[in-house]
Amino acid sequence: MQKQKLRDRIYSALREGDHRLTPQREAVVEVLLDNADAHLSAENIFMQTKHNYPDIGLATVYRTLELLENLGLVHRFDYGDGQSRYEVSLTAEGHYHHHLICVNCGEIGEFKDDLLDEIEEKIAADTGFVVTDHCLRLFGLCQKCQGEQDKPAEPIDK
Amino acid sequence: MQKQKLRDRIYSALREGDHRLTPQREAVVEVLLDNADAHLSAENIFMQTKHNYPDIGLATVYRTLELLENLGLVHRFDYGDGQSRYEVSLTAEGHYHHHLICVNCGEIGEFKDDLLDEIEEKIAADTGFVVTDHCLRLFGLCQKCQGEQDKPAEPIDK
DNA sequence: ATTACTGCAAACTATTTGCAGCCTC
DNA sequence: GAGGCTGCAAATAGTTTGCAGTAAT
Repeated sequence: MQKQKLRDRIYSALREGDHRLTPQREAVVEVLLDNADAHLSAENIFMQTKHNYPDIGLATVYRTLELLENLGLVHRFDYGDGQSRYEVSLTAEGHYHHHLICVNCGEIGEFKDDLLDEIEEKIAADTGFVVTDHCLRLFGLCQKCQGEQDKPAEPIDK
Repeated sequence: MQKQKLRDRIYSALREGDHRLTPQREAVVEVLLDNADAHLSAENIFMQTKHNYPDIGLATVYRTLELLENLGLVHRFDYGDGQSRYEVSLTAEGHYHHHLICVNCGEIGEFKDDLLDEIEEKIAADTGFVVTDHCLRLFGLCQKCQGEQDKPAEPIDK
């Protein structure tokens, strides 16, 4: 897709921030780019990165993700199931997609929308709180699961 | 406020579910009722409960919160700072308040609104995903912090 | 040549669980 | 009196950190 553009953005942000481009970081970035619309946990990313760089340590993955998050290149999400998920930020500005979490099968979908702008303006006007970021998670049943409920649901809660 | 009504609802739900009303559970419920609009962590609740029931164990607090959550009497939130927050559900049905989290001082405010209904309808129409619950967290700067940023943020402890 | 980065293992934090005894129903 | 509930301590799970060695600039 626009993978090359994203990779360029990440590499130049690293250079500009005086961070080194190590093979470990390259490997992690590739995994992130290859899974731009998955919602990988640190452990997932670690396992996948091992394919291209078997000697990488889990701590390095965490440190890389933290760095990229601080540079605004990666977004960290929390689904309340005790582990963080990561994905590359697709734009330099805000991201306007929300997550649809199926409480039956655990699948995570996405929904693009900017209706929240309205809410954020209302908040600024009413309370003086200035919103810079948001996280909207919607729980419910995905299309697949609407017929066959009550299956052995995985432990996903908010 | 309507504390007595909430307490009654909790007590009868416990009875109906064949759960025992122990002094520990009573003590935890009182703390929850006294802090209906705070956003307490399990540790916070544990400490506060100790005032009225010094011998209570942290595990009991967790078990009580889990029970109340399963009964729909308490809502659990996750702000991504690694610990869950709890608050009594004020109504039997859905709750329509969102959380304003100040990234500077950590204060958590609330904002009541039902604009999300619109988004949820749109999602059902577009994707077939049926939303049953949601969690919206808004990050930014509270009014107090807008002048004096970059302060040494406190580790949120009420 | 610096000194940021890495892997490993140990440390930490929030939460869960096993178990023997206790106390509500 | 039976079985759910409790406190304690130990176990987990995800993440972070200290350190000595390694490698990007």
